[in-house]
Amino acid sequence: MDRIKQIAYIPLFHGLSQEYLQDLSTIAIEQVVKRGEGIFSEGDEGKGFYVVISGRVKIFKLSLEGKEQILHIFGQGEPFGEVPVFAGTPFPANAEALEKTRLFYFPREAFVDLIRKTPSLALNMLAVLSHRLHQFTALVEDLSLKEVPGRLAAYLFYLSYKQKGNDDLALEITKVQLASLLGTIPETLSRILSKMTKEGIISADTHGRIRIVDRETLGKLAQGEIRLSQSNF
Amino acid sequence: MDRIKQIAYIPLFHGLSQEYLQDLSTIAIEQVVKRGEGIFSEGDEGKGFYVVISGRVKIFKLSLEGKEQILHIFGQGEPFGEVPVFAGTPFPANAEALEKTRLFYFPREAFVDLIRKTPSLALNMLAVLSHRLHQFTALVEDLSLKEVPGRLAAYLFYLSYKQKGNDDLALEITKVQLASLLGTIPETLSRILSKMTKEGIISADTHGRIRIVDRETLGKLAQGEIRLSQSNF
DNA sequence: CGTCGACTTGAGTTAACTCAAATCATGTGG
DNA sequence: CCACATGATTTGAGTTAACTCAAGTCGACG
Repeated sequence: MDRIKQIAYIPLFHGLSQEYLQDLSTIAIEQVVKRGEGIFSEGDEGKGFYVVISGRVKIFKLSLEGKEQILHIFGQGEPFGEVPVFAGTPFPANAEALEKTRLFYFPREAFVDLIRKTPSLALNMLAVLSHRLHQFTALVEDLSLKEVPGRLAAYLFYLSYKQKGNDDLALEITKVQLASLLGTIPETLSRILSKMTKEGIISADTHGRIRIVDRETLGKLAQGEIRLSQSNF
Repeated sequence: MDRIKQIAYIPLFHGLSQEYLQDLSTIAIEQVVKRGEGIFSEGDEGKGFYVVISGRVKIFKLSLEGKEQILHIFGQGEPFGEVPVFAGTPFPANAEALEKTRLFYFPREAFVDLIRKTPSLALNMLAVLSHRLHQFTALVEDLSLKEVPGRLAAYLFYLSYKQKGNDDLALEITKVQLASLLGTIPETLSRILSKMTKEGIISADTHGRIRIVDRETLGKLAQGEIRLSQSNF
């Protein structure tokens, strides 16, 4: 495939001249990782960052007891691992492929040079990091101020939004991973899904498909206006 | 006081030429807020960002029930509220002065223009945002993977580091605020402090002063290697 | 067809929360 | 300088959301 076209497709690089896209394609290093394979680990020195060309990657933290908290799941066109490039610190988390994934790796020096020459690239990168900060504030809010049913409801809204506002959702990830993304464990997630089904808020079909039945109640749950547990009627 | 000197003091602007510092001092708008006064609210449109000249500001989220989660506390020389400038979205959280605070406000347009002309400013800002992302990963890790005693222990280490590695710490904030920063409530924090004192890990003096007595045990707590509760001896 | 991971359900435990109340600290108006 | 008001802090008692541990069922793949 045409490397330059693949690079031009990456939102981070929108607005760059053909010449700079050419430069990028020169410095980019292609890498393919298998499902379950690690890309980097927390504490590793970061000498460059990555962009997902195809496949999916999870960024996560681990506790000593082995509990995992997923921070992000990145797919096609999304960059990750930029923090060490600009902060000069090691990777603050781990990265692992959720499926067979193709990546471009951009070494730090060449990339920073390009940023120096290209204000629009700098602004694009600032926009990416700002957006990521925004996502983190939402994650912290979820973890600290919402209960698990609220986080799940918020996630379902996010999924629905991402999937053209549809009521019929494809989970895209396993429930084990979803639990880790929501800061809980599979058992708890399972119980809450069945409770939401019993209360007629969703209908959990088979094979990671979920249908939103009562969007209004789901919204109130996501906002923390109501709770699940006992009587909700 | 000399505005240019105050602006030159801000780490974000290190490395800028005198000319650009002059430009910045032209576009900066000074603002003074009283203790407890709000600076912006979540959802507000952001047309610029702020830098603390003196005083302190908390950035926080609120739940419907009124529980607060502090995301950051910023002091002298630190910028905040940049996300809307680069992402074009509303403020994702609230900002309020913890004490009488002097700020510089930098309107978006003029600042973005300056970034376009000044690669080192762009890189400085990228470093600031990257550092902030790093802090958020730590916060998420704390909230999701550690118990409150571990978060407190990690915070005490951070404080000790910030205060020249001293064992004798000044809290700088009230315990109500510390609880909100750690994602818990004052009652819980109070109980844990007294438990840590009983176990000889710290000695909680009066007036927001804490002395680290057993640094090693505190470290194991922060890493989640041990727990407080029952027998720890 | 057997293994492994995903998923579910039951039973018991617990860290942290809510609610209530008392004490202490600070500061202001008179 | 004193009395009260307000907020910070602590302690007790009870509740609970979510966790751990255990045991299965289900489904996909080699």
